[in-house]
Amino acid sequence: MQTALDTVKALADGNRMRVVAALFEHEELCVCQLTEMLRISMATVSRHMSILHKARLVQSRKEGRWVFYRLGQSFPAPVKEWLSEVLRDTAEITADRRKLADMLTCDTAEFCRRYKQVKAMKEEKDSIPQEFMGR
Amino acid sequence: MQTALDTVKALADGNRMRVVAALFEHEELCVCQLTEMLRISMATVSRHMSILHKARLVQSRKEGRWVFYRLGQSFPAPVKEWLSEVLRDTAEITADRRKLADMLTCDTAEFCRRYKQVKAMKEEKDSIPQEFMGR
DNA sequence: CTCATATTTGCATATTTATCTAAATGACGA
DNA sequence: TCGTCATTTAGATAAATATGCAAATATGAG
Repeated sequence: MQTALDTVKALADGNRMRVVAALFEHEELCVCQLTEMLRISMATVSRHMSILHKARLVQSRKEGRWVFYRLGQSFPAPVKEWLSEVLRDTAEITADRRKLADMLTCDTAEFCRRYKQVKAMKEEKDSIPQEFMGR
Repeated sequence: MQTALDTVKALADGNRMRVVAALFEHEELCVCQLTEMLRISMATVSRHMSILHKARLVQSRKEGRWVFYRLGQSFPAPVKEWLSEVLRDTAEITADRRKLADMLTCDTAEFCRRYKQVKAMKEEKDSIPQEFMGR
């Protein structure tokens, strides 16, 4: 039972579910792209990916400094079918799809190289509505 | 996404997974039967069933003092297929299958009536190997 | 080699979750 | 009605999990 339980537990988190949904639609994504998509610290993303990896839901490939993740061979097909169906049109996944589309207008390597600047830009943009975020 | 996440979270616990597996093989089971199967407090079983119910994975039917649970209509079919396949021959589920078979030699109502005595017997039996459990 | 960068890991913290005991609820039976 | 029994809910506690910051790794670039 432990294997099935590990699989389900690995999926039982909103951020990991978003990652998996993203990997349904993108052959592979690197940690910095996922970090940008989830908007949480890279360390946390790395931990999430480690959990998905241990559960064999994703595989990793190292290319230089970057680590790319893709769906694992042993991702249970029925679960994939069900999840991709039920997640397809949800608000969060739709928003992520859009974010990724924006990110991928430049190629991955370029994105990763420009990551810090992009991040800085985003943070600057995010800082504008501070005035609305009081409370 | 929340709906799918609730579904997965509801399944992401060993005891709840065992309950679900049991309901794959038995039309319906009552709380005291599940309590006997899981060997945890009835209060906890009740909470677990409440979580499964909120996620729409089980339905309940009240008959007098007893509450019977069965798989919900909206239990995702692909998930059911996958889980029943991968859980079928695992140690825990096999053990539970046996326990339930033993329990169901007498009918449900009778079992529920005799629950306390059965439990007392079991506890007595369990107390014997205490000597082996030191450590 | 040294520096910068992408990722991972260690540690601390906050949140969530599982669990128990005890009390409350609801229903049957005498 | 009263007591008993099956279940649920409340409250407390312990364990698991998610998260961030800072430090450690690993790799490419100069």
